[in-house]
Amino acid sequence: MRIIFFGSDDFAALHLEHLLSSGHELLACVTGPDKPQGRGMKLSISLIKEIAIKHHIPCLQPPSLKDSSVVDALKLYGADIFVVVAYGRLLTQEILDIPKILCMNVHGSLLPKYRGAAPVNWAVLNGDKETGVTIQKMALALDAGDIIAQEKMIIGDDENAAQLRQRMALVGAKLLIKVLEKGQFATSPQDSTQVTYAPKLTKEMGRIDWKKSAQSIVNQVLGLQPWPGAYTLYNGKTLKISQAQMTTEDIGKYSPGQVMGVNKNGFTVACSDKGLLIKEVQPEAGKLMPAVSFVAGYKIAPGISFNI
RNA sequence: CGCGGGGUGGAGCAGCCCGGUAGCUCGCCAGGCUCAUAACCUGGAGGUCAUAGGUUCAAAUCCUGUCCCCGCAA
Repeated sequence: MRIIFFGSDDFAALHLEHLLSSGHELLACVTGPDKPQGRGMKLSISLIKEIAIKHHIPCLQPPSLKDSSVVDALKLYGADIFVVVAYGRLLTQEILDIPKILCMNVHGSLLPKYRGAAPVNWAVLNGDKETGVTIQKMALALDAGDIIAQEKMIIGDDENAAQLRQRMALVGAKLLIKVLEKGQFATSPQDSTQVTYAPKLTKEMGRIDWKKSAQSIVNQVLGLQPWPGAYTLYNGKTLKISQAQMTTEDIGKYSPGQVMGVNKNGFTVACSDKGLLIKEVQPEAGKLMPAVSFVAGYKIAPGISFNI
């Protein structure tokens, strides 16, 4: 197959690498423009661009897909298929019509569930036991395309969204190759009564409300990785919590947000129902550290309150 | 030149403003107490205070350059 690949992040990169080693003909890559970002506003180079350069594949970085010169450039390649993975912007109908066969997309959920930008995170946030990947034939509406293939995945009990996403990238890449090998793309429409959405995550979603149940806070910690991460406040500074585990301890005399105790594995904070064992944290200007280290240096003791 | 925090025994921190004996919590090692233990007690090892220069009788501490790490923002 003669393919043009659209993508931007690491999830997309893994798919691209699989495509490259599967013998298909990669005509070009399309990714977002380099832009200054990160600490110091340094210019960042897209992972996709790096791979493209390494393999001597042309790489387009159009600021806008509505630009007619972009459309013309894409037409010139005469591609059979456009593969779109985590590209981050919607394609126009004009572009969807370019490839001879179709535009396909790898999506991190079992569509029609979790249409949108952050399907993996939402599955974990909601405490789902299973999710999966879907390959769809792209339509103009967001993630509403007919389904070509799906594969279910079990979400591990302590698995965070970052880990799941990484596993899913591999599953998705393999499924993509399988679909391409097969060479025929029969589709079935999505069940419109089952549609749910997984909107973009925001920083505020990371703020922990200790009045919620321990279970929902665990889901928050797991689901919001690697970004934006769950956090609380300690002495007015943010404290990210990257690993937490429910306990069976009743909160007793403590109120939500208060430290109940300290042990070898970390420290326990009261939620609405039970104590939550915090195992790994990252203070505002510090590195990721075991909660025990945090306890040692910041003098954490029972009765201390978070979120203030 | 986007804003900001930081680099001090193995880990996490204090000390810096107001220069003058290296501190705290944890870990580690040895010994002890207890029926027992998450515990407790005693003793011990372990630090060129990121790095280069400057000021000074004296620098972790003040000044200057360099390297590295991180939070915010995007």
